[in-house]
Amino acid sequence: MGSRPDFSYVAKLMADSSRAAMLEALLDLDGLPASELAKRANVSLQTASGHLSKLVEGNLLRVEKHGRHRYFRIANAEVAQAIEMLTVLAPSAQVNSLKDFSRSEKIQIARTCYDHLAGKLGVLITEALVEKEYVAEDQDVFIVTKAGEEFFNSFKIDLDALRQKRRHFARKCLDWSERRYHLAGSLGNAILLQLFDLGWIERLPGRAVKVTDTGIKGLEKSFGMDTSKLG
Amino acid sequence: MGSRPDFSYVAKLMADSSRAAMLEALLDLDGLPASELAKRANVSLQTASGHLSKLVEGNLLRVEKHGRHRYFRIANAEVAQAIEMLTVLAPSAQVNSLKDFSRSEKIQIARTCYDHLAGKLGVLITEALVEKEYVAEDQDVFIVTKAGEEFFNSFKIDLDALRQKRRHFARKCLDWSERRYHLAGSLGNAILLQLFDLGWIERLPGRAVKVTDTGIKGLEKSFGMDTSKLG
DNA sequence: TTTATACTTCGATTATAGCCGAAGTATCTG
DNA sequence: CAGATACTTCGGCTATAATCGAAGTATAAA
Repeated sequence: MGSRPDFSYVAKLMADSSRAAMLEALLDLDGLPASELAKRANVSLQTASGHLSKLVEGNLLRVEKHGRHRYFRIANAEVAQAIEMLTVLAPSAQVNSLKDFSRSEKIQIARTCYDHLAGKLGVLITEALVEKEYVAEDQDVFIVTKAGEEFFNSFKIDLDALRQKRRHFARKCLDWSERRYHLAGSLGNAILLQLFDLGWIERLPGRAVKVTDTGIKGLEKSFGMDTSKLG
Repeated sequence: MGSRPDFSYVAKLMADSSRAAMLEALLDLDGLPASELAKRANVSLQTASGHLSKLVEGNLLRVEKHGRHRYFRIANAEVAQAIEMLTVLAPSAQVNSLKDFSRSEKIQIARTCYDHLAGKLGVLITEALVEKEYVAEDQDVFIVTKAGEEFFNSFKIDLDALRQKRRHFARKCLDWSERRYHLAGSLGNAILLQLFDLGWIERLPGRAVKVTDTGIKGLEKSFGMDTSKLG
């Protein structure tokens, strides 16, 4: 019949709100077990299990078995990108008040994405690191260069310790507000923690963060960032 | 509350097979009336009408009123690209007959995607432009080089006029059959139109196109393309 | 081996939404 | 104005699938 693959099959998989919640959780945090995904989608474990097998069968997720645990991940970067494309088309979350509006503005400038930086700030820092050739882009990950090793060392981030951790080291994470990549993984997390420690950023209510005055100076000096773009 | 737009809303719009058939028809032929779309989706006019209002409300389609006629179009290039992205993820369609096979062969060799070239031809032309350094790949877009400015000028494509248009100029669009990028945006559209004008390509039924004999010669001469790869 | 954990499968219920017939509105033709 | 065309709205039917309780399997710990 058709000469063209049926995109509505994939759309159906993404159309259910429980499955969407699970996919979204996995965009933020790679490798969650079914029980955790059930919680995040507000459904029972049985329901979640059914949804997850559909997503795996449709090649949107893949699953890694470790004994009795099964960790789910987004299958590949194309899946993340397709979700990102749909997010771009979706009407932006409703803004019901002035408070909502300023919050949505702030959250697009700087926020945390699970445990690393996202939004304009996350993307700008990532791009500054690429610009200075401290990290280089690969398919799904960033690679730390020789210059980068020195830089992170002087920035009091212990790369070897991070590499020991049983999680991704420097992953590319697609940003829904900027439509560009920011740095995730344990290195992304370490940068976030260090910026908090230095007092360069502070938490606002929710996931939004605020860059302090010392932060502005620091980011310009250490990362060579053009902080006026944060406006 | 929610800071992230809800992509499942858009996925739901694309998930229904009747709506998918309509969207697909509109990727082929821009500007069809409800009655025609009802036929192509094999549903009654009432049903089609309901689907179409949902698609318009969700900003996937826009509608132009001309008297008692209402012509529907894909709302913008992002919608087309999102559909292409989902198509990449979808399992390839089953081929049930010889006729299907030859059609699926043709459509993979050369077809239009929204308003520009896709398939093997689209990818080969794009890669030829990169090879000759007329355009350079960036993150999400292609950048026209100095040599490219001259080339397109001699090819009777007015880049400045294209840049005026309120749409993407030279976007990267992932190709579902080739799994590589082809050139989209207003420049991609201009190239398509110019190739039709020159008689280098001709429309086949549906979205497939055919390269003419003059086209073969022209593509080899102007783009330095190895047309034997077109199969 | 027993018990606990993590998850899957089955079955019944329920809600959503896709579908069309019938009746309505808007626009053009004569 | 009457009649035709193009489409929309309403109401009821129906099929799909999302949901969870209950019971089952697989692995790990004690």
